[in-house]
Amino acid sequence: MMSTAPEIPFETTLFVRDHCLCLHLQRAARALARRFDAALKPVGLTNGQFSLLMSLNRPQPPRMGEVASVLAMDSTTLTAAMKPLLRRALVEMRPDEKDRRSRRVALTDAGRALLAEALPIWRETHAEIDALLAGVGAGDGEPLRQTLRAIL
Amino acid sequence: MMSTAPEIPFETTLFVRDHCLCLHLQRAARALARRFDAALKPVGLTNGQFSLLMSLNRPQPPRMGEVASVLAMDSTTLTAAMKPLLRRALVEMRPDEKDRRSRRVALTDAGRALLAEALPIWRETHAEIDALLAGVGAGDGEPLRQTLRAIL
DNA sequence: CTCATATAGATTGATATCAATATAATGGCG
DNA sequence: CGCCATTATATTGATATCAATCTATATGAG
Repeated sequence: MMSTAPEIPFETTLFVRDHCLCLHLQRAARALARRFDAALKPVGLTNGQFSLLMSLNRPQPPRMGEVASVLAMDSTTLTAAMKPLLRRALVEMRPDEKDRRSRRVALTDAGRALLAEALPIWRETHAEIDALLAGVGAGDGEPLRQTLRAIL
Repeated sequence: MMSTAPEIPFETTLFVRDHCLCLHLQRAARALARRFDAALKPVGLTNGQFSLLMSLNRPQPPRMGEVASVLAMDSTTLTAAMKPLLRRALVEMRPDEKDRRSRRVALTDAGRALLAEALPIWRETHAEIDALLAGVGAGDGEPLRQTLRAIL
């Protein structure tokens, strides 16, 4: 008689669902991203693009690798993420003077202008989220503040 | 004289970088996903596929919409995410008896077997993460436990 | 019963994500 | 000087993600 399959008890599934930090984090990240994406839509940016542009607003234009590190993203992801912004001329890249392997990424005037437009939206949205999460206060230790208050 | 561009002070950039919950969450989610993906690689699953398969391990096969809701993902994302699993015959879909708009998704024997293989990996990896984050203990309130201990 | 509306999923198009791999420039060592 | 190991980025291929839109089914008003 063929074994029907190695059974994982339903209780285990519930345990994983309730305790997997990775799952909680992914869920929370998706939900929060949707929220910021919707808020930033009027200026035509996603949450990731906003973070990316903001990370470029510094005295000395950073190199690709530095940006990837700050955002904790794969450098190949960054290369891809940069393309739409280059196309829209919100950023520009030029080889580093000293080390021509590196490329320095800088905001254009248009990029700075758009970022300035987006900033108040970020402030508002962030304040809303804070308010939503403030509620019970208490410790934050639990599964990502109850997975961002049951998915915002 | 042309305004060169609306300037956002560098301090504002630093403030956003240090306080944006969305950014912290995205960074942490990316880092943790990479970690679980690497650990699960031997069984050929990503963290998302593992969570998805696990969410299907229940007495009554859930409908697509229910799964999407549990995972806090867009239902169209779920449709796409299901494709590789269908192709590998780890899951199967069939229309709901009562409501033929709905589709119920079930693990196949192969899916259950693979999930059983993956479970110990999940346990190990999760224990490692817990250990990494346990350190200072303290409150969790700060930016996602210091963005998952400075990105794991 | 019939049509209008609502609901469940699927498709399309754009971007995001990473591993594996490729290209290019540095820098040290002989 | 000339190689080679290293470093910085780009390319490719697969999956993930969502908004907008479409199809099929269900449900309620008349």
